[in-house]
Amino acid sequence: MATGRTHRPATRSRGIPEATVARLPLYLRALTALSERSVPTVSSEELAAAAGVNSAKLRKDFSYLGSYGTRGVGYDVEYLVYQISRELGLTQDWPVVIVGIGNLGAALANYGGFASRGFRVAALIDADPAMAGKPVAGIPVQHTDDLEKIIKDNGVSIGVIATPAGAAQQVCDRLVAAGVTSILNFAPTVLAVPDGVDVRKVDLSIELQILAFHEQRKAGEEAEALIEAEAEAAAAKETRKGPDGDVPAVMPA
Amino acid sequence: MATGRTHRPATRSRGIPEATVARLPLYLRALTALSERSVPTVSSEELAAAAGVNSAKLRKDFSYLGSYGTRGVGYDVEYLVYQISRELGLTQDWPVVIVGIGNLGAALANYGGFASRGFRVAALIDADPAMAGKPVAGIPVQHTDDLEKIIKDNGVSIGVIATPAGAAQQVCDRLVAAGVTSILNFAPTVLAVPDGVDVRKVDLSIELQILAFHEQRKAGEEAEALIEAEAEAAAAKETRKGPDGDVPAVMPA
DNA sequence: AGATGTGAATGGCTTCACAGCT
DNA sequence: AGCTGTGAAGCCATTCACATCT
Repeated sequence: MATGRTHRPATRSRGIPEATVARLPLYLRALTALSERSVPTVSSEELAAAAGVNSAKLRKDFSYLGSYGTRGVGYDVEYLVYQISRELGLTQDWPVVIVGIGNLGAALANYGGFASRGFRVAALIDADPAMAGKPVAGIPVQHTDDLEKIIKDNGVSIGVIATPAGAAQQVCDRLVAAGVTSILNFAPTVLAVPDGVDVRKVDLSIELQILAFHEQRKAGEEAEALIEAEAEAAAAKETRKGPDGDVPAVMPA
Repeated sequence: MATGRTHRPATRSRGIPEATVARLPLYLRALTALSERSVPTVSSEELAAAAGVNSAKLRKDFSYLGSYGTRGVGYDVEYLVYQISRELGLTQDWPVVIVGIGNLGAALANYGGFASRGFRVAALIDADPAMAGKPVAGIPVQHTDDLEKIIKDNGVSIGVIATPAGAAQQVCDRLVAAGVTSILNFAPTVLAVPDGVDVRKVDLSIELQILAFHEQRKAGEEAEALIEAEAEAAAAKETRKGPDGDVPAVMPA
């Protein structure tokens, strides 16, 4: 096929949808649990339930990887574990550095889930000279001054930023300049990076805010059933036309 | 018009897309920063850049909230901060409990981003009797035995689970039974909850795995330019037909 | 002139439903 | 008989492009 060079010609082969990639770790986790219980095969229905998705989605996801199941039977657990691990790149070792060893950085350093999945905490880095040399999770903290050398000596391509917001962009720039091309950002800031560098962010406060939104809605809907009026004239259609203007977005429950 | 009770009659009013809700906290953060610098107004272009999205998306997002801008000028920063806060439900106080005060739980308790956004850590709960009474982030840790009472006394509707995976479902069940209807889960498990309860999960290891996938692809693409062969026959089309079987996940571009 | 607000077009993801294989 | 793999349909989100307002 040697699919030429034109506009990414529907190659498919490598075209695994981002949404699917994001679920592969979920499947992998569920499969690992089955594997530990020595379950030999699993149906899409069962595995989907364990991973918290529906079975059609799971089958579609797997179809992007190839035909790894057996009709009438299901999927071979060990085989799937291997295929998904390989697809995710977990059959190789990924040295990771964590920058910013405060509460969160320490929590990350101690987090067991990394080591078990091909990730290795290669170094801990902090700007506070007082921390230098102190071991956290058995690994001595090193000073930010040596960041570039640490990255290069360890062949690190994935960096975790757990610094305060103010320091994040600067740390990010240095990581990228030193050769890091994937960053997991815990600082509440938008990071600017050059093309070719991936950033994923985890923001605790954002997650809570999303929950608050839905929580507020629940309170509102409860009230709705009792009141059933008021929303009518809703009023003020002229000047400012927010969907419910000044009406308290919350109602006595 | 007292829109009866029929199939949610295209109400729109409350129909803010989930994707938009997930971005509101991002806009809010950017706006808060502008507000602190006393910037009075901002254009969709500027604000979008600060939030790391494109301006068309931002305008569309805001259009679901109402018409809060001024054509030819932009958005009033203070006014927007208020409107988004209200929409997200941040104008009220949300007492939160954190269950599982290990490294991560402690990091969360210490995280400043909560308090600043309407969230208040009402209690810390841990199963270890040795921790009971010990203050973390200035708040005394309480024992799991009292979980139900703590929830009820404080009117908590949002719970954060930072326990080991094995304990998470059990903690979740108790939280829900006690009246919690929104859960932020840091344990690497799929939680089963009844309808009406929202769960959001944060899984550090999953984020890293997604990065590893892309990282692996980058390595592949680099090689791609140099090799340009081999992937052709790709072979083994018969027995197992994974898109590229054992061939290194690389393709001539 | 300049920037918002929004229909229309596009693209991606999910769900359905069933053909096809074991 | 049972379960996978997948076209087709439907749904949601993003992007475009411009009418509309200040």
